[in-house]
Amino acid sequence: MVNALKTRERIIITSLELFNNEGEPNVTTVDIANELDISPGNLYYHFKGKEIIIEEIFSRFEKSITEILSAQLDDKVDIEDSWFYLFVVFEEIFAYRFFYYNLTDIMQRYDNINKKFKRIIKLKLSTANTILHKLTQASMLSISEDDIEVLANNIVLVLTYWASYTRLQKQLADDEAMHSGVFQVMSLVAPHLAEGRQGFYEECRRLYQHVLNDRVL
Amino acid sequence: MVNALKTRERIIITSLELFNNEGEPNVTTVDIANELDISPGNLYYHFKGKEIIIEEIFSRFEKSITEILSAQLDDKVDIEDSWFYLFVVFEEIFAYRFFYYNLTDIMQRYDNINKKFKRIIKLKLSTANTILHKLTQASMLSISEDDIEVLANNIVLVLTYWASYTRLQKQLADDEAMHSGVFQVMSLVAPHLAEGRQGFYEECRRLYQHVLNDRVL
DNA sequence: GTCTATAAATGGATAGAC
DNA sequence: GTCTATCCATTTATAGAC
Repeated sequence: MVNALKTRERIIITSLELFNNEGEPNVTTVDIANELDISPGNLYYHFKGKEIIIEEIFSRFEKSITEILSAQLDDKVDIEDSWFYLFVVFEEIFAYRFFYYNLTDIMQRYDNINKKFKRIIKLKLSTANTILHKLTQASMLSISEDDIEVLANNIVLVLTYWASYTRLQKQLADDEAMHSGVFQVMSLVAPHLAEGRQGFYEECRRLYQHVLNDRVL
Repeated sequence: MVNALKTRERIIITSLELFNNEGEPNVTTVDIANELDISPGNLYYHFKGKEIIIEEIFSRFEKSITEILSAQLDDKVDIEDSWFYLFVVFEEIFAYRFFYYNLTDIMQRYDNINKKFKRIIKLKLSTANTILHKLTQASMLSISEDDIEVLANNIVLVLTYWASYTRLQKQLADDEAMHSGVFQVMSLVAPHLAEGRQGFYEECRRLYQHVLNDRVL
């Protein structure tokens, strides 16, 4: 499967897998080569080093997350859509979660990734702001201008650290972690639901319970 | 000042400072020795290695944060008290923030710290739960039993990652970061304030603005 | 493109003199 | 308690043959 691909591509895929599973600081170039059954020399023929691999992986993440966050959302966003949308964002984050597990360290070591990642955070914030504004204009939410800003920060914070937080507490399966993440974000928004809209949150809760029970454990 | 202390103590203090400023993974035993103007050999006389230093620092953190989180709070907790209390918690976390900057990695490398840190998270959760329950019983908050649990998780998440999050975005002075952290946590609770209590949140906002303006920039 | 072999660099750790 | 000198282990990186 993976062997059908070119070596360069196999290196990227296997590195991402190892980084996500073992943690980026614990994976050496030799580990990657071993996992692929190629020599370290061969690996260095394709990538000048671990940094270059990480930068390549990052630029893929940057591309896809930027697309998702920049997607023009329907003008008539509703909360059901937001749930689905959030899940897609979490999926993307979890696919590249090793960055999120070691954010401070990686940003400290790679200055260009640091700059780009800050842009992603800003984009997350502005997307959250936009959606909250639209929901407010559509009278789904009842929340002040100032509070939107603060709420958006809390949303981005949960998005950014939920993977680390769940891992820290108890080992959840990926899908469970992502669904609970969506639920957690929804719980931030729920108290601001407009009159007559609070029912949706209970709907979320049921949906979430449902997803959990359907899981194959 | 620091030179008046015994070497063992100076090693701990300097290490904590370096870890917080440079990031734990970027500080070697030699760096610590250099900063102290002692030889690596001398450092190894006092501590068998970097791990032992980190474990010693952690156990100090564990002791103080556990005391704070276990403090018997007044039965008549009000929201003003909570603000102050939160600030103290943030102060403690910021004093040992290098753990929080590299949580996943450090927990992965030090198994005993991992276990103890999980206990601290549990304690944070249970303290948050307790306070929220008390506030609800005192009719300050209007929130369901289920929602308290979810809210407690969001509070602990902000407590745990606020230091990393603010560092990621923009470089704030410590005190500013801590105050904004308290405000951010309060904003999680605010939407659940009971009728007639919402004024407090605006009070918070004013207080927070006030603190910011008083800062020496 | 890929391998083997080996070098260079770093960080962690110890022995023995003072 | 402290220093110097040295060693060992790990990881990164390169040279040159196939």
